[in-house]
Amino acid sequence: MEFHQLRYFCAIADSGGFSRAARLTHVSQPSLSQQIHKLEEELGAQLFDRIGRTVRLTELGRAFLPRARALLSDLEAARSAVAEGSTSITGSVCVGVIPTIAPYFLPPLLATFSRKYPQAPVTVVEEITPLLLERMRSGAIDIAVVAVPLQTRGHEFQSFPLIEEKLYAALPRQHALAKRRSLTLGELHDEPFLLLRDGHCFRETAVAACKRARVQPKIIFESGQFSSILSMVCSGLGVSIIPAMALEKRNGCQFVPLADGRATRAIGAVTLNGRSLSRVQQAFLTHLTAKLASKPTRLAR
Amino acid sequence: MEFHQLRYFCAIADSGGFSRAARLTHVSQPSLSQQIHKLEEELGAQLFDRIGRTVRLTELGRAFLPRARALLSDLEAARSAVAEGSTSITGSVCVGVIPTIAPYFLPPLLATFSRKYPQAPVTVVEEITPLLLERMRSGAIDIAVVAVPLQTRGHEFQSFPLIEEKLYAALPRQHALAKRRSLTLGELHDEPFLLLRDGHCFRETAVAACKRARVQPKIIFESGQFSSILSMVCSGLGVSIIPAMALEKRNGCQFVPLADGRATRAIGAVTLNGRSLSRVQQAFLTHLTAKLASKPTRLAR
DNA sequence: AGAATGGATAGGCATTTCCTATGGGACTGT
DNA sequence: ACAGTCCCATAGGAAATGCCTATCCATTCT
Repeated sequence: MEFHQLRYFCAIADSGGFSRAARLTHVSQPSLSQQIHKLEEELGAQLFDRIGRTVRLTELGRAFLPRARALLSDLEAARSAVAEGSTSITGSVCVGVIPTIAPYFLPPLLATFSRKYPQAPVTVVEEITPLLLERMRSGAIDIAVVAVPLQTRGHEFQSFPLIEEKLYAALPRQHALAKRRSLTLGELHDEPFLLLRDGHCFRETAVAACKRARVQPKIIFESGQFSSILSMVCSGLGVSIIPAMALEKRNGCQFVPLADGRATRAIGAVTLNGRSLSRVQQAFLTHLTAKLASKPTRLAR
Repeated sequence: MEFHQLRYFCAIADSGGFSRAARLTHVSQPSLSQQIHKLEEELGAQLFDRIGRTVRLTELGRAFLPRARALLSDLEAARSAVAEGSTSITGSVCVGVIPTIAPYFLPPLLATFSRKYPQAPVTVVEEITPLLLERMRSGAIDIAVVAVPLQTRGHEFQSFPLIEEKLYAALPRQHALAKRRSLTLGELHDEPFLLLRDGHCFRETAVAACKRARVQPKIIFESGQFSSILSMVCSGLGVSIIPAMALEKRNGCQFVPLADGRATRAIGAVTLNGRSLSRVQQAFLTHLTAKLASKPTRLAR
């Protein structure tokens, strides 16, 4: 039994004749005859009585008609539900962020997005990069905002660059280098370092920058968040490396831009490659990239 | 969009893979790929995400799945409803009878039929033949029990012979011929006749019999039912012709078999040719013919 | 790294649907 | 009563479509 057979059946029942139905459905009359015969054969019963040159539904055909109609209209409903679902911007977005970005970067963007698409609830998951990637693979997270490039080989993920921000040395105010306009990591090579705990990718970023500067940092403290580290810098316990977006006015602390080449952190939005995004998710992604294209200088400088 | 595509879609969604679904549906994996591609193209949206070598429903696919399932199960429901409807002996029968048969012939048959098929309500319409035929054409009546053969040319109707009954002369008891074992119409040729009103086909039967006997009946009274006529015969107002089944014991009335050749009335069940009968209707028809095959002698003699 | 698994693609075969042309039965009008 | 018309069924051929096997490519497992 096929949909076109049901269509033909309904057309004939409605118009009261094969020829009339043929004109309506833009199909030749023999084709209708043929398909109805097939349908009747499959059902094992006649749907129409051919009496003289008129056609009338049998009792069985009369019983079958509403079901055929229902099937066809349900089909249309399903079709338009898909069309609706693929054009309308509703549904939810689940976005993942790493802790060293989350508090500084996302809140204003979330606010503007929610104002623009009030129907679209956004969930935020804050985790370190490998866990975010795992959740992306399982489909729990739609989009992740992380430091790029990712270490993963292959084309498993697709990333959209957002911003690239400078790194700063965080020094106690009374530190000898605190008044400089800029400095290099080499100049900090004997300082005690305060860094993020292992697992945070910004730790890798900082360590990699040190390695490029041939500096082996003496790490004397590890924490999970910048604010703890900054407090300790204020207390004169050591120095640290901080991305631009994490700078915050503190009395006992001075930030000096690092002059080393590539002493930057790049942030990008990442999606699982091959995964189709709903309209909302797509909208969120473009919201991220578009909003940042308008103010790249302020953040990336 | 076709049913097999929906089937494939559900199979893939259920089994979580094209190859697994291919094994289940006994279709090759490339065919599934192909058909799903077609479906996705028609819908203008992806139903599955192909990530690595795993397959997962998209948000849209997840929304589409219950609808696809519903369509398939509704299809099965429709199919089995038809199967049910064409095998079960339920539903109604509408049977037409002419007035000169109705009171004598149908009641016992209706009783036994209703006892045999309690689920099948039978409607009886009592009308003269042409009106019955008209209602058959319009589909209002399924089966008619009338005098056969019909005058209609062509094969518009199909008739099943039921019984052939003798005709009797109805005479007042004191009539000169009332004691005879049999007589011919010729012997009644000057008698005043009491006949059915025009339109009743038994009137035609009687008149035709007279004509064959070269008798021109003097009709002095017309009525719509035999009992009125018989009452008048009892009162000695004239004679009449009565079919065997209408004989009823009356004090002032004597019935004498007519010896004329073909002084009989044939009764048959008639259906519109080309019209398919439901199982109940078929059952009613066979009930009529079968019941009468068992006692033809008593009625036809 | 090599083998195995899973989906996409290509090309050919078989089925099926559709068409045009034609047949046959039944109604219509002269 | 007759030809003409209307309508559905049938026949045969052309086009489309679904399905298959073989193969490719990427990912995953050993």
